[in-house]
Amino acid sequence: MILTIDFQSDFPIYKQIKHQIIEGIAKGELKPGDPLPSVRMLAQDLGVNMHTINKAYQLLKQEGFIQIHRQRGVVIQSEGFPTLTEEYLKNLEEHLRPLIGESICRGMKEDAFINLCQTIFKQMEKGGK
Amino acid sequence: MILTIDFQSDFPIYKQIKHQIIEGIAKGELKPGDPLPSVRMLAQDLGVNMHTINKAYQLLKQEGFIQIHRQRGVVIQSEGFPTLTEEYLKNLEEHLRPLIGESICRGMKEDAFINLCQTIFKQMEKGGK
Amino acid sequence: MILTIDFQSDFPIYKQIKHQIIEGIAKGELKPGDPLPSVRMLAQDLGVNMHTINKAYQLLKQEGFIQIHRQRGVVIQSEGFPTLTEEYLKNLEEHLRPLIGESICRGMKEDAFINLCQTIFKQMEKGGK
Amino acid sequence: MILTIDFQSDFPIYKQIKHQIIEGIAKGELKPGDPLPSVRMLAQDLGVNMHTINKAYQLLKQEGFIQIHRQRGVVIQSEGFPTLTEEYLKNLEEHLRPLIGESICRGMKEDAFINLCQTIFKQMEKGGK
DNA sequence: GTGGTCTAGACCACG
DNA sequence: GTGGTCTAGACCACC
Repeated sequence: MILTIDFQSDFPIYKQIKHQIIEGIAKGELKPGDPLPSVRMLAQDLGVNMHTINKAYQLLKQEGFIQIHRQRGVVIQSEGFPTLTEEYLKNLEEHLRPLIGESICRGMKEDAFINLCQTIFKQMEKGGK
Repeated sequence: MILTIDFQSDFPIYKQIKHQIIEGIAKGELKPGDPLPSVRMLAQDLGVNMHTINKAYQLLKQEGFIQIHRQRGVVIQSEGFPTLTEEYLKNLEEHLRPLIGESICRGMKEDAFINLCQTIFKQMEKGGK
Repeated sequence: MILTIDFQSDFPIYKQIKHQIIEGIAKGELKPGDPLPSVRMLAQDLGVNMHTINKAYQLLKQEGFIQIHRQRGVVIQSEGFPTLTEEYLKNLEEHLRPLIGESICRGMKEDAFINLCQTIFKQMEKGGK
Repeated sequence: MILTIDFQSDFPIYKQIKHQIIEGIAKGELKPGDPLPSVRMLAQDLGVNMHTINKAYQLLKQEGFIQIHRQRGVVIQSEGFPTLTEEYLKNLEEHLRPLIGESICRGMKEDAFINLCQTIFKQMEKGGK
């Protein structure tokens, strides 16, 4: 599992890290109980500040994707994984709506959009990049 | 066409305005040449800062969704509408990827995700809310 | 509403702030919609770092006690106040249990303990300190 | 007397151990003069670091709940048990106050809170878990 | 060694 | 002027 940062991205660094870890879980590269690098190690590897990593980890912990274990350090959640809550679905729609709106304006057909989604799904489920 | 602001949304106000105008175009409620309220008017109606409206309009202009004329005011683009550029597609995928990743983690099936997208598409194309 | 910090306390500063704001709400000194000082202002007033205040505010926001409003700044939650969840009760008992255990060992009678609780309740509900 | 550790608790391990031993005394499961396992044994049984157990024991000794003899090992205090000092009461109130504050905010009635305390008292005094 | 807390100072996005 | 993000460096609590 290799994390990469795009310092030009419009996503802040801590969100990029969060996204990539979640993506790793989706792909099955990270399984419940798997260890994550320590805050300091990862910070050094990525060349960013400790606190930035910490922020990503804290968010992932809050949302239930990881556990911050007193002994074992940081590991992927092994009990009570986050589920498809009402709230998440509302949030998901809220984020999808503007993407779909603009895509329609730019002449993208529904099929093309769905296709793109399916492609991304395949990438994740097959574990390919 | 009524704009509404959610002051607690994680989207900044200017983006909410931009999104809703683009959505209006997608739905066909706003057609090329249609006038938009002046910066001052809209700012007053929504109870937000003029700068905020201005920022939304400038962005929409830059991306080619509206035209700003000194005389006629602000109107929906009537020539050279934005298209499905390579760049937009890349950006779209970049935004879809984390949404899909998290949805998979939360146990959402591909079908359910596609369904949600289709529902939003229908809402936009039928002009319903 | 005056906040005070005890730099010798075994509670970290950000928790002291969080506690006092919640106490202010309990006492009715802070009502839904009431504004809280800005991060920087409060930091200056208390002589602590901005980030420490921010941490307290972020926690309060997460738990639903305050809203961080794009326009109005920080205000006491005015919709969907936190409730008595199963989870909170579990956490409450977890914290009460060691307090009660040690009190028993030190010879405190149940009545005396209950009395202390009631005294604190009265203080909060009457708004006195 | 079985000790259990929750590695995800917000209480550090050494405090969990301390709490459980005090609880054991409160319940009467541990009586003055009763032996406690050696640091090494307990560390092995719980799968935690020796230092951690040591810290818990040292604290319990300092506060007067246990005695540590070179020969006889660790035993529950048999003389000069801790009492209800002014200082302890102040500390107790300091810890109760935020719990009560938040409970009020979440709509818990005084009766319900008292009830919860009484329930915990009963559990301790009857020796049930 | 780990994460948790706090400080100080910087720049940016937002309004 | 607001909060959001990031950096750098410090000390402490925990294990």
